[in-house]
Order: sequence, then structure tokens, then C-alpha cells
Amino acid sequence: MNAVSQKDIADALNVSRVTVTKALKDHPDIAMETKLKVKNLAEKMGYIPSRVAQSLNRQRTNTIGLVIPKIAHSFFSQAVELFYEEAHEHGFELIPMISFEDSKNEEKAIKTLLSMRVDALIIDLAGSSQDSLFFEKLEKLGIPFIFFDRCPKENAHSSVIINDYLAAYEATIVGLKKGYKRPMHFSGPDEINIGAQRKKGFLDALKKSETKYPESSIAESGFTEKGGYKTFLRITDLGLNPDFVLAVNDSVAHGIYRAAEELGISIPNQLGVIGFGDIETSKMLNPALTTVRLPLKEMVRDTMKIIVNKLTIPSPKALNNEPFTSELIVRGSLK
Amino acid sequence: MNAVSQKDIADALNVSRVTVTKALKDHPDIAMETKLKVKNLAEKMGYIPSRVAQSLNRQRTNTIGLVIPKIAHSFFSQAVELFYEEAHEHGFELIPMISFEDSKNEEKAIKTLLSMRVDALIIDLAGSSQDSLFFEKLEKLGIPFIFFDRCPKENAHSSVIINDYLAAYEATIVGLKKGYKRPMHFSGPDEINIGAQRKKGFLDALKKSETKYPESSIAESGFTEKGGYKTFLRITDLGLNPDFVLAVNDSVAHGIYRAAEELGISIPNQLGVIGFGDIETSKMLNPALTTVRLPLKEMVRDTMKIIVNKLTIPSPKALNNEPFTSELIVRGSLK
DNA sequence: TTGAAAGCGCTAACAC
DNA sequence: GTGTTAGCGCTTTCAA
Repeated sequence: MNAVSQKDIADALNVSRVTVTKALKDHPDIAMETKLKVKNLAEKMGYIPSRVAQSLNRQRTNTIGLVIPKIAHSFFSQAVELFYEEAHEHGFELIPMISFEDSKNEEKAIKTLLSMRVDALIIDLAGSSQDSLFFEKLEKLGIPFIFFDRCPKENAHSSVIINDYLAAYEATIVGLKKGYKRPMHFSGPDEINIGAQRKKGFLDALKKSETKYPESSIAESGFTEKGGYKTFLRITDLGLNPDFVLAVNDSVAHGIYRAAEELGISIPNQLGVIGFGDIETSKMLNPALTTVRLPLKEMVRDTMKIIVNKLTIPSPKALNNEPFTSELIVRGSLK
Repeated sequence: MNAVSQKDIADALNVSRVTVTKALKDHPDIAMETKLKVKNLAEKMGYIPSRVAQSLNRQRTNTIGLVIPKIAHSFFSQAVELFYEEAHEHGFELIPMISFEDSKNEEKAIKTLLSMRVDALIIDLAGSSQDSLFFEKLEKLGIPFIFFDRCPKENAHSSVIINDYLAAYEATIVGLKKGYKRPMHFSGPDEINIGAQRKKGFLDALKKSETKYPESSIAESGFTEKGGYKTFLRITDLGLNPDFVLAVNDSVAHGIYRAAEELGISIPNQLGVIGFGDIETSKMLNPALTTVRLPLKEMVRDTMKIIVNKLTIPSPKALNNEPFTSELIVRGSLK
């Protein structure tokens, strides 16, 4: 591509490169006339400063890496868009990577971002993530990073999440109050917070309400529509017959809808469903899905604020790391 | 962040940096023993090669820039995901930028990508794009770039698009054959291909079928749901009463659904609707939306193939630049 | 007011 | 087998 460099401008003008650098950034050293000459020629020659050279020199790329499980999914794509805007707001470029819910991809993506020397990392954990050792190592590297939405179960790092335990607990109570008697939870992997916490909230709600429940009230479904669909068929095959399912997220709930339709089970009368995430399609389901909505915008803004703080203040005092509060959006999927 | 560099390894081992570089990439020069020592220490010290230094040296970043109008939209988010996978397939990293349908953002994003020295650019044009001069300049810069999905109306650059004219023509004919008598088109901006071509296809179909139509059979709606909604209300206010609308895309069609519902107009009996794009939510509308589906995967694959060709072959012969063929998915939105 | 020198991390070419 | 030199494009420090 052979881009024009400061050297080209300097040569053409018979000045040194240093003069050019300085002129371009309005250094007080340089004479007005020189500045103008330099700037005009730069414009004319189509000079575009090289961020790679700048980065090498400044030891800083002004870039933030984001690792996210999916993009083609309304929750995540909204998050990416918000992070993109928010990063720009703070003068950073965002470099998003996709793990496709796979921890191997996740590690590779993080390594790539590190090799690109991003100034900081935001991580929304893949469903298959287990190796918290990896994040210990990351911590030691000294690069600022923060978990968003999903983090390791035992998490000592900074993170911006919701109170998944409480949200699951309350959603379950709401379901039980509707009179459903055979509750189940379709859960995510135990190793990450939303898997572990939502499950715990569900189980505690059963205890609290003294609902008898078999050990089999939990079925691990993963995070996908397909997972929800298959899991529902599987438990039906096993002779289980829940009349209420708390799904670990909306995608799983969508899968449950599909299975229920095939099996001729009617929602909400024979089966109540609650999800997490309030994705775009949830309100379009028939009946519309009851779901826990996250304050996405606020969470993104906070995440970025914490990161930028870490980057600009030498030893930032930890910002408020309280989990965010979610909201149950009640729709037609409950009787 | 103070990453460990080859120098650190060299110093610790009392060898020169060159030895380290060579050892790390299995250069035949270096003794087996040295290689092992170097590699082990590199591993132990957590060495991660700096792509920024490599890029500066090699004058190549192994990176492809993508500029896309939106991310939080199923068509675009799918495209991004596919581009991401496909780029990796070819050994490149993808750096996506969002224009938010605004040509100013678009130019800024392209400039940022150029300053990052991406090896090539893929551009899905913003709705407000007009200045084809900008792309002339880009051409002169010598950086390989290609349009995807949307390109300037008068396009002399390489591009991967569908035959929008024909698709719009045929979709309109299908609508008219259903017996609708008062067709309208909600169009995109004239300056970009899908705006101009879809409109032309629609108008030619009217001519061909000898449907009388007023000048007012075209209303420019832009590309958003809101645009479709407002435009439908506006033309209704103007006393227009179409019984068929070809929308420039599915989002606009969604807006028409919303307006129709508010106005008590029933789809498909009082109003037939066809969109473009087959986004995720289109099949969930009630009734489901008839729409033109693009062969997204194939288009992405082709785009990447062309780009990679330009990058690897000195003077690549132009690959087949035929527009792709789309497919009309007929659903309940036609009577 | 301008410029020379040095270095960011890595590598290719060319000695030794 | 190993090391020296030079340079990618830019910036900071210090000297002229």
C-alpha cells in the first residue's frame, strides 16, 4: 500500500523529520509558516499517521479488546455496539473478538489481543470456560482486564455483573406463586457465575417455598436454543413432566418453546417459562416470554468507566463493584 | 503492561536478540539445544510476540478492516460473524467498525483502519453515503478494498452484491399477480445501489404489468424500522392508500407492520408486504414476512476470497464479479 | 526555530 | 551456529 510517511513530507520540504512531527502536532517550537507548509503538504499527499509506529513508540495502542461469546445474537450484538460507542466516547478503539462459546477460542482471542498490545481487555466468558488458572496468569501480566456479564464462579477479579442469584430466586418465587407445582431449571455450566448463581437461586427458592423437588429438577442445557430444545425433549423422554421451567437464558427458553410446540404442550397453561436476557425475539414469541432484563447500557458504561480509570489513574481505588439490579419483565409465558 | 520482549530472553540467556528471534521461529541456523533453551524460557517468562513491532517491520498487519452500518441487527451481526470466521480461515484478524448508517462515521472509521494499516478493507456502505470522491481517493491509495452488500450507485470498484434490480422486479410481479392493485415502494437513498436498483426494479415491474401508478408510488423511508413506521403513517396522512408495499428491507417492513396494526389495517388482506434480507425476526412476525433472502454465506466467502487474492497474488485477474442470485421466501404477508 | 541522536520490538541480510 | 548492522515510522530529549 506504500503509505506516505513523515519522511516523505520532510524530504519534499527539505526539512528534518522532527520538524514534520512537531509541525503536525502544533508543537510551539515550530514557526507558523513551517507548520502551514507541512500541514498543507501532508494533506495534499494524503498523509495518514501510522498507528503501528505510534504504538510502538508510545508503548500504548489506545485500543481496548473485547472477547464475547457470540455476535449474531441480539444480547451480544447490542453489547458490542454499546461498547463500541462507549470506547469511542473515551477516545479508544474497540477490537472485538468472538469466542463462539468455546474456551479454546477464547484463550486464542485473548492471546491475539495481547499480541496486538491492546491497552485493556473486557471479557464476557465463553460457556465452556473452566480454566481460571489462565486468568491468574493474565492478572500477573499486569494488563487491566474486567469481566462483563459472565465471569468465573470463584471470581477474585473485577467484574460487572448482575445479582444472578437474587434474580433467579425471585423469578422462581414468581413462578411458584402462579401455582406451578413441578418446577425445573435448565442450567448453564457450573463453572461460570451465571450457571452457578442462577441455579443456586432457583434451588433456594424451592427450599424457601417448601416445594418438594426431586434431584432431577436441574438439567444442564448450555446456552443455546438447540440446547434448550434438546434438553426439553430429553427430560420428557425420561418421564419428567415439569409445568414450569426457569431457563438460564432466553435462547434456551426459545428452544423450550419449540420443543413444547412439537409435543403439543401449551404455554402458559401446561407450562410456564421464564428466561434471562430479554433478547429481541423474546417479546415476539407467542406467548411473549417472561424474562429477566439486564440494565445493559448502564453495565457497559460502568465497565468502560472502570477500565478507563485503571488506564488513566496510577492506582485507582476500586470503583463500586456491586452487582447491578435486574428487572423481571412479566409477559404471557406465565399463567 | 511491560510485556516481556525478545531482549529480555536474550539477556537472561546471554545470547543475542537475533538468536532468540531465529530460535523462536525454528530457523535452521540455530542449534537444537539453543532453540530449546530459548523456547522454554520464552514460555516460562510468558513471552508474547508484539504484533505491533512485527507489523512495523514487515509492513503488513495481517489484518482486514470491515466497515458495516450496524451490529445490533441480525443481518449485519451474522455478516460480521461470518467475516470473522472466514478471515481466520485465511489467517487474518478482522477489525470491524460500525458506521451507524452515517457517512461521516464511515469515513472516520475507514481513516482509523488505514492508520491501523489494515491490509485490506471490506465496506458495507452507510445509508447516508454519497461522496464517491472519497472512494476514488481510497482507490488511489492503493489499498485493496471491496464493497459488500451495498455499494455506490455508479460503482467502478469491485463489489459483492446481489442482483437487486431483478430481485425487486420479480418480487413486485409476484405481488401484483396476487391481485394487489395499489402498489408502493418504500425506498432507500438513491445514491447507493440497493436504493437505486430496488426502486428501478419496482418501477419497471409496474410498467411491464401495465399497472397504472401515480408518481407517488415511491416514498423514501431509509433503512430503519422507524423509517418504515413513520413513512407509512405519513403517506396515509397524505391520503395514499396502498394495498401492497415493497419495502427496501425487512426493518422497514417491520415498521410497516407496526403502523398497519395501529391503523387497523390487516395484513395480508388489506395490505401485502414484501421485504429484503430475511432477518431473524421476519419469520416471527404475524403474519410472517415475505422477503428476499440473500445467500449471505456464499457472499461472505466470495468477498474474502477476492480480498485474499488481491493480497497474495501480485496482479490477480478479476474474479467473477457477477451479482449473486437471491431467493424470494413467500410467507403469510401476501394473500 | 530547527535538527541530530536514540529507541520502541522485531527481522532480514550479511558478516564472523 | 551466532552475532552485528540496519531499518520499519514515529517521538522525545537534548544540542545547535
